[in-house]
Amino acid sequence: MEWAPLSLLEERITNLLRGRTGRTMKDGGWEKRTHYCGTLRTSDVGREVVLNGWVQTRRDHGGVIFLDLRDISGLVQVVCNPEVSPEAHAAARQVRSEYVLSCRGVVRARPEDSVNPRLPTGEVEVMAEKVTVINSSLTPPFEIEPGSGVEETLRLRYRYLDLRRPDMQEALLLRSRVTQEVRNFLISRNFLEIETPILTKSTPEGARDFVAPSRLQPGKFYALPQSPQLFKQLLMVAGFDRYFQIARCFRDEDLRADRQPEFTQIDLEMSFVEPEDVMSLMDEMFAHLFRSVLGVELPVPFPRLTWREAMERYGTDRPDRRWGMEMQDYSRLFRETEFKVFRSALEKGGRVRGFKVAGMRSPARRELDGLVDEARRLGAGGLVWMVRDGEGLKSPAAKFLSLPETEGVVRAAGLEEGEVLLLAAGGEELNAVLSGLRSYCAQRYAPRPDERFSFTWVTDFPLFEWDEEERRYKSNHHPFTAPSAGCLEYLEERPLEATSDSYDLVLNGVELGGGSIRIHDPELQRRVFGILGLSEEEAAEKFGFLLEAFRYGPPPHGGIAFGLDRLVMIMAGRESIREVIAFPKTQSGSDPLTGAPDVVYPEQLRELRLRPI
RNA sequence: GGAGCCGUGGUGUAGUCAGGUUAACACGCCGGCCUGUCAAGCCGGAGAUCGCGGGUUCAAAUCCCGUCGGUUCCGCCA
Repeated sequence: MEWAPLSLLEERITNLLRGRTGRTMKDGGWEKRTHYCGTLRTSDVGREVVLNGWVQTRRDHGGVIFLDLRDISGLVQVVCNPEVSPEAHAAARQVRSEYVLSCRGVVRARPEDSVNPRLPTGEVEVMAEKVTVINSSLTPPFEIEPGSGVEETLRLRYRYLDLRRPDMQEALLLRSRVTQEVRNFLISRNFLEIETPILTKSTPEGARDFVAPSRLQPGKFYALPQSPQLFKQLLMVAGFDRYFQIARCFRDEDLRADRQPEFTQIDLEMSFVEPEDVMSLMDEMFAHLFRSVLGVELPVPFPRLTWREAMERYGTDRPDRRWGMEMQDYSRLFRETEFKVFRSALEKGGRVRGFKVAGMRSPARRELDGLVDEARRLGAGGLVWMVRDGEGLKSPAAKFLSLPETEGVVRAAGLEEGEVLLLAAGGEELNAVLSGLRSYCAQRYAPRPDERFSFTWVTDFPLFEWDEEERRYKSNHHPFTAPSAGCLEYLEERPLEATSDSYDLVLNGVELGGGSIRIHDPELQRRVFGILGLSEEEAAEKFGFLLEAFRYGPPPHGGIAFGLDRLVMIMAGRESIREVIAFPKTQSGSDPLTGAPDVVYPEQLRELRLRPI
């Protein structure tokens, strides 16, 4: 990251200032800018300009003093020469890093041998006539410069300084552009942006709620929304046809690099649609977004996998398909094997599955041992590696394998000399092991993929999953997800076999978001609640308002929601959503800047009729 | 709830494994010199009870126990 101009803003700033005269304006002792620092070019030579900004660096040569003045658009060098303006030079002597200045001067071409090719403004400089200190600054606790080698707590404690760095400014500019283009696109497709409550009602299912006590009704609580799900469905009942919102959501769960307690969703819902309508529109939206914001053409439509296929081929419902390394089932080859590990797994109804490691050729024993260790760490009983070695295979299992088995493996996997196949035997738990190993291999061995952004739809998720702890079925997505049409007959009999009209969008192995067609038939909704173990009374108590609304002519509808933070994180090439959120929280949910969360005054508790336990 | 890693002048790190002089280096900061630098340069200076508490030891940044904070992951969470 350099002090390049923020290309995202460049055009906007240029337009803003076009047509302005070069004259400066007085306003209470400091002069308002006529130009942004980072926009000055040789075409401005000869102009008198006024700049407002922060001192990035000061280089004092005893005679001449150079100031790099920074604003949102970038840097420009201001030259304070005592022979040109003794006043400006005298003022510049007092100046320190991060002082806020107003500088008036004339743009001139730099002497040829002092052009700075590393700066967009490097061909010009401003000869200062007047330098006004608008505000001084303490020495900042860390240096305001590209890159962020500073401890994160300190950055967060002084976030307003951290946000002065170009990395952060660029990330937040990108974020602003993304939300702007989402709005542009959706509004052009007849979506209405409608806000929904932040103080709302707690709902069962899903994540732990954040809760806000009610003063007017002591002992009662609002919950902050985990998503605007129910409201957007009510908006469909209301006939708005197409809704969207850049919505803040709250979930009181443990944090991760890609999870904050409050986060932002691009949330939308449409009436009279099938999955196809939603997915193809979203293909268009992302194509528009990446084209307009990043100048990247995405190949659309995005490829699709059913959940079943994804699990079979990648062992996960959010595959990063840039790495190849698809899994195959090799069970057929080992039906009669003497190799006990495989045979006993097969006899128990398990399978032998595995994949060829991309980018690994004739590895050292140490690397293979590393793979086995990783497999164990992921919970596998073991891992069998096989390396093509001439006509045969090098493998710990080699001596137990027959010639047809060996040949079969080589053929089925298309193993070439020195290539490595990993095999594991077992049941469904293999998915976690193999997909974990696949990521491990991707990071370590696979060649860098050509594709920067790899989107995949994953569809037809199971409707329910079994919660062992609570001994009941739970919704895989949420309780309003419509079962696939073909599953309606056996919902109650074989719930785990039922799939739903659902779809997730995966980008580079990150779950960007997901949605579904919703149930619009109150009777079917009741059946699903029944399977979830929600009694008529509970359902009425929790979602009665929705069920009631559904008695007044709900349209078929469906929608989707995307994690804006994750999207921007990937577009900006960052490793954590904290890097694309202006004021994020630490892993323990605190904000070192404000000190939140904090105790409140006893009076506040008394007013709410609350007492700590 | 669990596991790993990190915590040393303002900042980033070295030193910790193998305890032992005055805790080192770079950046920043302060002062001086310096009219073309842009990682300015040169000279000088200040600045750290090594996250906190306890223990072992003649001696602890270093070893042990606990604790706090940060971070990554599992659980949890769409």
